[in-house]
Amino acid sequence: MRLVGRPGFTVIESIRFSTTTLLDVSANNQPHSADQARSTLADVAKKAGVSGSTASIAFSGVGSISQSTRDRVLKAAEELGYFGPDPRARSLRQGRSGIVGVILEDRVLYSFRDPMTLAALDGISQELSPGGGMLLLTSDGEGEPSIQNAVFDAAIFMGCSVHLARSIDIMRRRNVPMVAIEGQPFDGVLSVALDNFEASRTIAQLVYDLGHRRVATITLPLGIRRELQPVTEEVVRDATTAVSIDRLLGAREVFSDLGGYAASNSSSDDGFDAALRLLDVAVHERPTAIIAQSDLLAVGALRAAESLGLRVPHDLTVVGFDGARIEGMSEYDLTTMVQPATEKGRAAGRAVTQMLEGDECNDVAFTCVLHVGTTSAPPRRC
Amino acid sequence: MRLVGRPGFTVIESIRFSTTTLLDVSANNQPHSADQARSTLADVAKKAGVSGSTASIAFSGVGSISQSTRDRVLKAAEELGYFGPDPRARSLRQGRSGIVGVILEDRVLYSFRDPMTLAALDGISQELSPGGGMLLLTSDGEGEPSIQNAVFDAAIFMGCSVHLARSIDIMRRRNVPMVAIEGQPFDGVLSVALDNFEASRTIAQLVYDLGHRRVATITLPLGIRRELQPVTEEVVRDATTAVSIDRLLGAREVFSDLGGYAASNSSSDDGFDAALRLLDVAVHERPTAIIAQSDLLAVGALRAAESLGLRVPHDLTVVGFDGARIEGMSEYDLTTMVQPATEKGRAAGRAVTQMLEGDECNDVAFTCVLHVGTTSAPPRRC
DNA sequence: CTGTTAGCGCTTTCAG
DNA sequence: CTGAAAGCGCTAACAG
Repeated sequence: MRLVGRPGFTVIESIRFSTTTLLDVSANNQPHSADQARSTLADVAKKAGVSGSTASIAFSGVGSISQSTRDRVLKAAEELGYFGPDPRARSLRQGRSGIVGVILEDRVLYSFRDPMTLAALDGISQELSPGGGMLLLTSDGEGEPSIQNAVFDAAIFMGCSVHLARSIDIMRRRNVPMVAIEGQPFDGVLSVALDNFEASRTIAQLVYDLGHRRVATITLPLGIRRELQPVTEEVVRDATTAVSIDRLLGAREVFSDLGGYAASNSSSDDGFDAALRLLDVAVHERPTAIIAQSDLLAVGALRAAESLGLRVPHDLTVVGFDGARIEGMSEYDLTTMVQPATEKGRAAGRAVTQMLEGDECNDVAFTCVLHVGTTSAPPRRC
Repeated sequence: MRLVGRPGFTVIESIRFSTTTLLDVSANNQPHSADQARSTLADVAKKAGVSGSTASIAFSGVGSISQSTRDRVLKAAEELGYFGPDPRARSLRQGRSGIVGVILEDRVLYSFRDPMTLAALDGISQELSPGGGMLLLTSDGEGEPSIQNAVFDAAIFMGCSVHLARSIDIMRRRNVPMVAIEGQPFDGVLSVALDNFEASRTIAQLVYDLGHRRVATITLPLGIRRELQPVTEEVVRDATTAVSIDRLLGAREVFSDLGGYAASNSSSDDGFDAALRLLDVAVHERPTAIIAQSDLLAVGALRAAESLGLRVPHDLTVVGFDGARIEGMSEYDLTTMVQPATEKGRAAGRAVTQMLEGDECNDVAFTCVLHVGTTSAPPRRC
C-alpha cells in the first residue's frame, strides 16, 4: 500500500486556555517563588488541627485513624485544593518510586517497529505491580547520563551491550535490581536468555539437510553503524549486538563460512534491500537459500524474490527467525524458529517484581521451536 | 502466516549470581537497615574534606569549582563507590523529575498494536529533552491511583475521556502541564486535535459520490465493553471514545442512518470478524461499500471480502482511515484518509517541553488528507 | 488513636 | 571559590 501526499496542519487559537491559566503554569516554574496555589500536607494538617503524621495516615491509609479525624483531614484538604501527597517526596522518603526503567537499545522509533520488542514490552507491563509504570529510556551511547539520572527502582535492559558497563556498575552499587533480556552476561544482572545460538543452528541444519549448499544470510544490525553492509570478518569482530552474533555463529556451525549482508534494521524494507544484493547476481552465483535473522527480514527477502521473478520455495528457500505474526503474509507460511517473546517480557517483569520484594531469583532461559512452513524446500536442480 | 506450537522454556540455575549478591539486594529492602553499601553525597564530602554544597557542585557542574577540589571530591567518591546523586532526592529538591507521563487509554498490549499510537509515541519521544524519559501508564478505570501516585512533571493523554476527570483535576491543581492527543476538550488540558469529523465526512462523501447507497461501517471500539457488537443507537449514546464517535458522526453527515459493527479493537482480525457479519448475508442486503474507521480494520474487511470470493473494488468498495503503512498490503492501494500521526506526537512532545519551560502554548489541530487508492469504485449494477 | 521527632539525600541561597 | 544553613514534602519510629 503506497500513500501519497503529506497531510498539512494548522495551528488554531486556543479557546479554552485563558492567558491566566498559562501564566499560572509559568509562574510555577520560577523555583521557590511564593506559590500560593500549591498547598502541602503540612498545611492541611494545620488547617485540620492535627499533626502531620495523622494527616499522612488519612491519605495513605497505613496505620489506624478514627473516621471522624480522617473526615476532618479530607475536608480540610478539599478546602485547600490539596489532592494527595507529592509523589516525588514520597518516593524520596520511601526509597521507592514504583517505576521500572526499561532501557531500549535503539531509538524508541526502531524498538517500536520490532514486533519482538513490543511483545516483550507487553509482557513486562503485564507483570508489573498495578500502580507501577514503565519508564522508557534509550541507550544511544550518549544516553548513559539519562540512565544515571532517571528515577526508577529496577531496570530491565532490552539487550545490553558493553557500552552500558558503566551504567550497570552504578546501578549495581545503588542496589538497583537489573534484568537483561538477551543481553551479554553481566555480573549482577539477572539474565533472561533465549537459545539464539542453538536455534539458529537448528534452522541452518534444516536448510543443510534439504540439500542447500550455496546459502547466504541476512543478519540483524551487527554494530553501532546501522547500515546495510556485507558481513565481513572485520564487521563480525567489531559487532556489539549479542543476539545477531549468536544467531550468526549458530548458523556457522553448519555453514562454516556463512556470509551475506547485515541489514540496517529489522524491517521488511531492509530485508528487501539486503536480499536484492544477494539475489540480483548471475544465476550460478545466486544463493539457493537465505537464512534471515528475523521474520521481518525474511518477509523482505520474499518480496525481493518476487520482484525478481523467483518463486519461493521452488527457486529459493527463505527461512526466518522469531515466529512473528506478520500482517498480510497469508500467502506464505514462513519456515522459522518461534520464540516466546511475550514470555520473555513476563519473565523479566516477574523477576524485577520479585527482586524488589527481596526474593531470590534465578536466571531464566527460553528455547525456540522450529516451525516448518512452506518457504523451504530442496534446491532446484540446475 | 500461521504458526504452530508453543515454545517451551526452562529455568536454569544461575551461574553468575552468588547468593551473596542476592542477599545484598534483599537486605536493601529492609527499610532503614544499616546499609553500609550505599554512601551519600554527604559521606563523600566528609571524606574529601569539603562541604556538601561543594561536593554537589562537583557532580552537577552548576556553579564554579576549582579543578583540584573537584578532583579531590571525585576521588573520594570513587573510593566510596559513590556514583552520583540519587535521582529521587534530586527530583524532590528541584521539583523536577525529567519524566513525562504518557497515559494510554488501553492496556499497553493494545496500544502497542495500533500503528497510530506507536507513531504518536515515537513523535513524543523525538521531542522530549534528551535526558527525559516517557513513563507509560494505563488508565484502565482502576488505574486512576497510579496516575495520582506516579512521578512525572507533565502528562500526555492519548485520548482522554470522562473517567479521567478526577486525575485531570488533581494534575491541574498540582500545576502539572497536560496535553491530550485527540481527547475530549478538558479545561486546562492543551489539545492536539485531528479533524476526525470532517475527514470522516470527506471520505463518506467520496463513497456517496461514487454512487453507493447501501453502505455499512466498522467502527473502532465505542465504549468500555470492547467487544464486537452492532452499532445500535444505545451503543452510540453510551460511547466514551471521542475518536470513534467523531468519525461515526462525520460519516453520518452523508449517510444519516449509517450502521454496522463496532470492532473489539483496531486490528485486521477484528476487522475481518466484523466484515464477515456485514458481508455474509443475502446479496441484495449486502452493502456495496464498507467504511472502516481504521486501516487495520479495512485490511480485515479486504480479507473477509476475499474469503467470500468478493473482488475489491469490483464487488465491494472498502475505505479506511489513518494512512498506515501496513506490511503486505502491496496488492491493494487502500483508499483512506491519511493522518499525520507522528506529527501529532511531536506536537504533544513539543508542547509539554515548552510548558515546562514556562512558555505559552496554543492548541494545535491537524488535518487529514484524502488518498484515493484502488479499493474504491462505483457499485456494480445488479 | 494521635502527636513528636527525625530525617530520606540533595541543592541552593547567602555569607565569607 | 567554598562553607553553613535551610529546607523540598513526606513518612515512620516511638511515645503518649
